[in-house]
Amino acid sequence: MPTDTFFNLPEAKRERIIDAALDEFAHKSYNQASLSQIVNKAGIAKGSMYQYFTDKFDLYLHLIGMASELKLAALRAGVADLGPDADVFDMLRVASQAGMAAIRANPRINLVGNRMLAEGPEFLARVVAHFGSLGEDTVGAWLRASIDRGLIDRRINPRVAGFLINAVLGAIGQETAAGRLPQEQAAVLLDQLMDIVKYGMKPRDGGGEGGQDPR
Amino acid sequence: MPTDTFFNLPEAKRERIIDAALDEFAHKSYNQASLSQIVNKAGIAKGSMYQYFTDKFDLYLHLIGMASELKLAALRAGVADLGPDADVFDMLRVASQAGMAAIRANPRINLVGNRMLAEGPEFLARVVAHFGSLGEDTVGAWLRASIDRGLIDRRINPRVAGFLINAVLGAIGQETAAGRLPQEQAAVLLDQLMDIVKYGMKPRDGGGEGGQDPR
Amino acid sequence: MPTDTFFNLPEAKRERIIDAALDEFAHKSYNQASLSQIVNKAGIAKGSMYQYFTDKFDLYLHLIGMASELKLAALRAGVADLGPDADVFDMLRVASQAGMAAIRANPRINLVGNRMLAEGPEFLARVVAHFGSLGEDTVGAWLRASIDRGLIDRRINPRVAGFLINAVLGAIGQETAAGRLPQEQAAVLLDQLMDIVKYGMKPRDGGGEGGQDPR
Amino acid sequence: MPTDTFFNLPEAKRERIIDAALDEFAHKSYNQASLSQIVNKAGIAKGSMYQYFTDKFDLYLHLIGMASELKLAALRAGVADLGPDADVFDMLRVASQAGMAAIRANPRINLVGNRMLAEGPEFLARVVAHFGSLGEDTVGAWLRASIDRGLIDRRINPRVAGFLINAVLGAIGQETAAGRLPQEQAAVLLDQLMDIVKYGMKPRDGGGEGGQDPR
DNA sequence: AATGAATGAGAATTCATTCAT
DNA sequence: TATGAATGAATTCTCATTCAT
Repeated sequence: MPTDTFFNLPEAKRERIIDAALDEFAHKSYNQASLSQIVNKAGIAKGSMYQYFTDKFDLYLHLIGMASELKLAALRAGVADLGPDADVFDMLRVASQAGMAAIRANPRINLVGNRMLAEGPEFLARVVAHFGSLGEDTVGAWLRASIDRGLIDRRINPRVAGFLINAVLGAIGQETAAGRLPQEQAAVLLDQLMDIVKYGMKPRDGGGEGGQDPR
Repeated sequence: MPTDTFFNLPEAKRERIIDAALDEFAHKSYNQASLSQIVNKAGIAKGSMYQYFTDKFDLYLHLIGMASELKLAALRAGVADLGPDADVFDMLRVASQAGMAAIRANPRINLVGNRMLAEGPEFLARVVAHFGSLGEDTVGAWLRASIDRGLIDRRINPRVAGFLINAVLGAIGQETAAGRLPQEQAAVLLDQLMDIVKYGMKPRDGGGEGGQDPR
Repeated sequence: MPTDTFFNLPEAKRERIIDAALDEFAHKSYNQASLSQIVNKAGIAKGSMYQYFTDKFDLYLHLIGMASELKLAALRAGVADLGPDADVFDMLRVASQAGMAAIRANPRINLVGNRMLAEGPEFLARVVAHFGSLGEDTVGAWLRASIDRGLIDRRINPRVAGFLINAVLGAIGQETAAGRLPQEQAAVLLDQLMDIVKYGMKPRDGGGEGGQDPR
Repeated sequence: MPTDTFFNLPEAKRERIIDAALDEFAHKSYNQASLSQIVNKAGIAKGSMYQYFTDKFDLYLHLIGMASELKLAALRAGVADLGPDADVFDMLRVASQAGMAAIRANPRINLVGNRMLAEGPEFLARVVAHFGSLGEDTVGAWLRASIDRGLIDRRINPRVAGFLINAVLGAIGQETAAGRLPQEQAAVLLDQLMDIVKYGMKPRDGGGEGGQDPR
């Protein structure tokens, strides 16, 4: 958590610091990223960083927090626009579009977030310990609602469906972050993937008692 | 490529070394992993490591090579058992089961492989440069065959379908490797996921000329 | 090039560092010289060295630069005192005396410079790449002037003469630096050597068209 | 000193070892030269080297000994052919030509010897400690003889003259070894240099009481 | 006598963090 | 509050030498 000192900084300086940090963490892994580079880019003294953040990890958490706020805000904004009978896929489409718009608006902040997913379990555990389980099960809630309304086959386990959707979103995020998948293609790809997924989940003949929970 | 010296080592020692290396690379990223830790764990002298491998990367490549051999062997063995009219999903089920058996036999070797995918494009490029494009597009070939035989809707782009399947397999692999998903549950989960995917891809009414390629 | 940090250091400390480095590079070849030894001698932390110089080579270049500045300054000062009709030998005498005074003032700095000449062509090339061709052909220019004025036999190739003079100066420098030739004796020796060389080069009967160039 | 074991080796093997060692020490400084490289080139086991030589330095001394024997043999052979009234310059010319022939016959062995001169005083001291002062004052003896016979001005101090000649020979050796001066040009250059030196030393009018000794 | 695996001290370099000013 | 110099443990890698077989 940044110190008060940090928040009392003139905004221009604060932004310079965040900017430099984003630049570094967007291009390197957490361990590879260098505080020295950041303070150089930001044009502040090395020691000052430690007046604003308790350590490297604290700074990193702040960026991750910003990233998650940005995404959640975009998601909420997108979903708020939907009518009352939208299903989970409408929501996902809207949310994804909002998310991609957010990425376009601030690509580096997103890069940092995606890079985080690649840092290995111990590291992720450390991050999660500071945030609580980040995502909450928003998608899961949507799914359950759609199942209840008969838009998705009853036999499909919401957890399984959630896993599938997260797998797809995660894979797209990783490819995009790695630069192997440009934004525009990502949107097209996502639509096609979701079409398959949606079709695969729609109620089938003889719909029954719900899938067994694998957990 | 390990030296002859390494292969001439008594098997117990060789295993101790591989074991220690797997342990390290399974828990840390390539850069974070420490040769010093590995030799300590293995109980050998620092210099000895350099009699066996030319450098840290060489050791790493050896582990990656082991992982890919293991997986490919399992995959080939599984697929060899199938009849001639099996579709891509039969193949995937069989291959996944074989792959999971391999993982069960040596979970950490799999972790290392998965972790590699998260190392960032420059690093992956370095690895690929030493192996040639590893995976080949086995799944893609299977998919195209199944589309040709009318088992999958013509409008579905094989690349998109391949992406979906890889996303699912990758996500399961990551969860399993991270210890968040026990093997037995993984198998059940995979079956349910594949059921959705399969249903989502099956020929639909009015099947047309194939989806547009997003790449 | 040393960092600002280095130049901002209290002079005593800066001198301690230079002193330790000179001591090391004066007694060992570049590759054999050890940064660890230097920081121990200087009583600073290993990491500090890297706040002052980017690497071992950077430190070395700084010492070499000091040596060349010292020598050039002495040379210019000496030559400036000469009258307009001084010949190359007057110049050499004066320059040598000045150079020796400089050596006397800081013998080790000279040792490092001389040792450099023995480091092998690849290494020298690296050094030259950072300095540009250091010496320029001052002596050669003087020689040509003296030949034009008829003070030296026309048949003598200036390159050959320059080689001879450099050989003599170099040998004296090496012996002095190695401690086998005390300063006072070096001055006497140089005078006697130059007397022979001068006599050997003076115009001879039947002076002709200049010696053939061996290069 | 090589062990008996070494001298009992089949000649072919012994030569392979010497050859590999020359190759290495001719291309790298003593410290840079790698025993591993040598044993690889020679095709023998690392441990075997220590059956033949007590350590790296012992091997090195053996090569240096070979070099000095070669040069001395060439020098003696050349001088033996001279008539009784040859002066020091005749001797030098003949000796140099013999020396250069020796170099041409075995360039690497000469390179090793020359490289030694660049190893720094402590190292040279170590070598000298094992050989006694190598060169003896052959040149000095010749010079004194020539002075006695009135071929060289009495006022010239033999030590000074010796220094001059050694400086010239040393400089040529270094340039040749460094590859900056091809053999053929070296011979021409030497002749021209010696011409100057010889002329500079020849008896002058009013020859007097002998130069003062600077040592 | 020959082998070649094992050793470990030592090399250069990096960097998050501390602390005196 | 801001600075930036100082730190030192950690990193990868090298290599002459030893020693069990």
